[in-house]
Amino acid sequence: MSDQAVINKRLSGLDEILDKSAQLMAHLGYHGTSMRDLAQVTGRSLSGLYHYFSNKEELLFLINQRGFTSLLDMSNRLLIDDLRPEQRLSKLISNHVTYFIDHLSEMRIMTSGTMEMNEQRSQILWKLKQEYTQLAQNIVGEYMRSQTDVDYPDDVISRKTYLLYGMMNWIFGWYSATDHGTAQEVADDIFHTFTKGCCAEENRKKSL
Amino acid sequence: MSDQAVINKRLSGLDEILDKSAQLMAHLGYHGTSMRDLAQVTGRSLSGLYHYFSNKEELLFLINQRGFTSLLDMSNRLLIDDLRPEQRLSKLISNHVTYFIDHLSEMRIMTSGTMEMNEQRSQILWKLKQEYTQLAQNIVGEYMRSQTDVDYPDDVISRKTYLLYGMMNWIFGWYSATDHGTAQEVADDIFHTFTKGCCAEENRKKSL
DNA sequence: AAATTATCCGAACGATCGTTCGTTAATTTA
DNA sequence: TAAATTAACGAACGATCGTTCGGATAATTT
Repeated sequence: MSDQAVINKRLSGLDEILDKSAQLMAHLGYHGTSMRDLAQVTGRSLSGLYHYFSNKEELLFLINQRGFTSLLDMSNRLLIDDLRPEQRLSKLISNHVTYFIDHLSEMRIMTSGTMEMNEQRSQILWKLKQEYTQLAQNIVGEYMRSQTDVDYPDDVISRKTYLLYGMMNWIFGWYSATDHGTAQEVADDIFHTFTKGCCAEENRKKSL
Repeated sequence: MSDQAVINKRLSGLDEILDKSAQLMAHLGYHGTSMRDLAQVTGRSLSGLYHYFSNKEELLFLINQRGFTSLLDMSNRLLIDDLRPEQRLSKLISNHVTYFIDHLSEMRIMTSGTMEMNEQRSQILWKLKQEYTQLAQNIVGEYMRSQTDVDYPDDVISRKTYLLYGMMNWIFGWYSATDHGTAQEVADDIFHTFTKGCCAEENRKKSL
């Protein structure tokens, strides 16, 4: 077996653990979920878990790192395509909302905020978040400039971006697939509300 | 000392405990905060805390109940005044944002979502949340109707309201008094973004 | 077939958890 | 002032916590 295959095998086992752990931790919280709970839900023994990570804190770090990395990779691809600012913002929102709804548990953990962690690890996560935030602010800023020909100060753009991410990150507080439509429908709603206000979409339909 | 004074004294002691406990729990999480931590931060002994509540879960309940009740009382007063739908929405947002920023720790706990709790207690909290949500949806729905003369279905209004509360409830993820202005400035930004889109406020300034 | 490595486990460690108990100081009431 | 109630405490309980250790089994390589 090649080195890569060994790594894949290993990551496959780890990925399963990260998924199921995130699901339980999203419900009970990090401190509220014991290693024995995680052993049971992953179908392994308590001590067997420590083959995949050295302690509980590292497990939390791995869930966060995996999530932010893949979210960042997806969004970075938006910059490669030659899109108009409006389309780019629309795709950024679709990406985030779709990923969010497909990975509700992990996103719940990733957005649960300050957690005491190893200095080096928290810095790695901080940089990932920072990079993602900067990317989003650039796209929002370019959109606003394209709409108004105004050069907004950074703090205005920054705050607007936080409002946008508030709409998206609050999804875990209410979203249910059966009641609130597909991820794309939610993303469209957020895009229209953010760009034109809460009555925009309906006005458009009405004027057709 | 009168009965009321006794009750005040008692509530004063409890209120102090709820405040300091919320502050610590907002940082470390419910399960991450031990009763010994709470005893230290409130300047009391471990066993002395149990004079004010019967167990840790009840402490969490009391923090939530106190917060939602006072938030609901504030917002209910909006319905008494004779306001236009636009003003009423604006005041709802100001109320929520101001309360949120003045009580960041408690709001962090109140918005941290599903927590395993006594059936009766969780039902009391659920009803408070439900009442507050219904009040907000009514105000948002009336505003949208006043702007467009369209009768929106309930699920549309419901989703728009969730987006609005997403912008507001995400505040704890980024807000700092020194960097992001007063609560009123944030509230105005959210009101303009929600009603007219992200470029509304600046367009208005530009057109003066 | 032997050697090596990757997985996995039962049992136990010290530490910390939420809670209870009996008792004492402080304050209010009668 | 005496009685009654409120407020607070130290010490200890059993339970559960994260983690470790030595050894077993399974998988892969030599």
